[in-house]
Amino acid sequence: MRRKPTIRDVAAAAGVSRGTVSRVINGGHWVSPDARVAVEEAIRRTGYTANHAARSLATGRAGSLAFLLTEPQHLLFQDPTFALLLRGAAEALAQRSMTLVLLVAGTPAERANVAHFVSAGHVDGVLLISSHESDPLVDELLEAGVPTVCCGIPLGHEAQVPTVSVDEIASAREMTRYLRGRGHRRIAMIAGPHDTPGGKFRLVGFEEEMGDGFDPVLVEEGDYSQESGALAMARLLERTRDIDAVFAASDMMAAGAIATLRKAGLRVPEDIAVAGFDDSGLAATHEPALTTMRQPWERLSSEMVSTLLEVIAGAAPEPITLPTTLVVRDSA
Amino acid sequence: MRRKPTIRDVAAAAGVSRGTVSRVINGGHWVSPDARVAVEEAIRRTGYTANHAARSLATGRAGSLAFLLTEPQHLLFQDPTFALLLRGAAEALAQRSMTLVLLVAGTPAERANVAHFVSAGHVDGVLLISSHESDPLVDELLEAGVPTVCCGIPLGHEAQVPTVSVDEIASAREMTRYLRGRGHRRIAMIAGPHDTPGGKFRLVGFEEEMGDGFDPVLVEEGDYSQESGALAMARLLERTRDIDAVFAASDMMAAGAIATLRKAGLRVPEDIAVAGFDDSGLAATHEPALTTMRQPWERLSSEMVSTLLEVIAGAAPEPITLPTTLVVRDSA
DNA sequence: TACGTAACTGTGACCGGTCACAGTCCTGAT
DNA sequence: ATCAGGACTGTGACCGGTCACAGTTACGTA
Repeated sequence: MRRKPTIRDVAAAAGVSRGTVSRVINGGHWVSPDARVAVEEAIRRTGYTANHAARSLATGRAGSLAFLLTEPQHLLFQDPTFALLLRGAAEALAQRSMTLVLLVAGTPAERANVAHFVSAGHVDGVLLISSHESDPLVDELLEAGVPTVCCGIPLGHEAQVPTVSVDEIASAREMTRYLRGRGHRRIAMIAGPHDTPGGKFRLVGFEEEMGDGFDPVLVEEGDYSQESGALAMARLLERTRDIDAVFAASDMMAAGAIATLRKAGLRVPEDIAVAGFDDSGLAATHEPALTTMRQPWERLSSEMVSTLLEVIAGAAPEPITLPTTLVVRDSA
Repeated sequence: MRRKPTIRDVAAAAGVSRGTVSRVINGGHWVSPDARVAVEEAIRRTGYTANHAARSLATGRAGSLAFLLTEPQHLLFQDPTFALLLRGAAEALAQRSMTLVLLVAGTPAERANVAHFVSAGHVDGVLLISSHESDPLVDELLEAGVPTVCCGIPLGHEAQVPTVSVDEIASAREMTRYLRGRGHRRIAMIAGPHDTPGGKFRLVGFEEEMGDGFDPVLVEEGDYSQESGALAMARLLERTRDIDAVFAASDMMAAGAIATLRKAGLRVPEDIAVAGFDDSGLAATHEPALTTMRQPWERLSSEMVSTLLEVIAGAAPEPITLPTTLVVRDSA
């Protein structure tokens, strides 16, 4: 197998200079039509493909973005729908001839490596998939001047970093309103961790919408996992049986809650209605199928990518808030 | 923010030449102890980080591997445990200072892009996550001379490409043996698609182990999804009620089968035992918890990475077969 | 003392692009 | 006829590494 053709080979084949070939490749401005077709033809004949590394070196741009997961046991590895975010980002980038580099910063050692790697400019920017407030990685990235976009508002860093998120408060209000509209009054909430935006703001929305009907006794916290939902539900039941609906901040917690209710001899939705959040993969297939708030995963990822590209281009984009949609199924 | 330090800056700071710095970075052979510490000290002082692109250009190596998904609705996006494969690969690479590039080749347009991208040498090799026999991408990659390792034996390409897979036949036999050991005789199988290794070989193992007890009437095929499992189970029940156990080729199909059985008024495992395959995330939390074969996801990914690196280094490694382990829970 | 050799070091060329700049050509206005 | 200026093209330098090779040094041996 002989050497891959370079821009010089193409130039020679087309009878023009390297500069002209480069211009054709990069948009073709200030190139005569003749030269352009000659170059395009030569590219075809030679089977030329631009060398990423060389271009990177010359332009100082990497041509890739990092998809950075910052937690050891991340949602991605529990909730399949979340992987859509990853997939969507990869596709959005592929359309722009860029690539997605997956980085995992679970252990402290990994975090150091990742910080080093990212700061070294091996990627043009970072799609930060983090949720916990305490995350010092956000600071590091900001300090190092690495273009960063967060998925979900990073508590403690509001307004410092561009974000793409769903309207947590409005979403929670909508679900709460729906439950109340169905006649439920003693509605419990299984919230997410209070140091995550989903944990904090969904509870805020719930509380706002409940108004006078809000009862702090009916609030428990989980970590989004199925097991934590089951345990939270158990704690609620232990405290009181005067509950007619449960709003869980994730579908998995809703599933866990339902399992606990079943064991307690309660029927869903007849005795107690249960609603989730995310519209993750299990929502539709769960028995009973879950009523939930759908997160616009595809749009989230594409907006993250375009926002990050804006940041890289030097802009300071406004935070983007996307709407969710209520999906009514059987559980509530 | 001033320019990032280069190898020249380090050389100047250490009072040596670029060549010596380069040698220190790349293992430090043939470098005097004095020079080595001087360079290491200079690297620390200047905060030097090697430029990926420049190195890539000079060495001709990309320093990254592709994680290539070749199906539109891939398992990854349905089964969270599968994401462990991705994560494991990313971590195994990070340890070697390489990166993982995620490529999705769902649509035909994407496939063309990906083939182009990969053949262009933007990555050093490909971890191919494909399953269907018909996949022409395997041929393309092989033809283009791109180092490739498959996860699971690609039917129709056996022995042409290095693979890392679980011992499908032995796994299926073990599960079948277990079910028979529990006294079941009329065991049905919900197999995977016959053009996937998991679909084909798990059925082979099942048939082998059943021996004379094998009844083709008790075999149905699904596509690994929960819904397909439910439908397959419905077809089986329509055909005969003389079934005392079901072996599904995936946990999700097992879950679907259980839902169908429930609707038919049958109890699991009292009336019919149901076993799955994968030990995916839902297996442990499902109600009832699934008896299943655990796939060694972490090892699969790390073996894939090391095998691929061997291929890149010029070796022709033997196919690697990993064992699975029987996990007994409540469903069978 | 001379010399071969192993250990170490420095240098220039090169990887394959991009970019700034200079140069050429052509058109239309003065 | 001259010239300004726009359209296009070619060239050399540069991005930041690696590598082959030539050069230097120190040491053991004849």
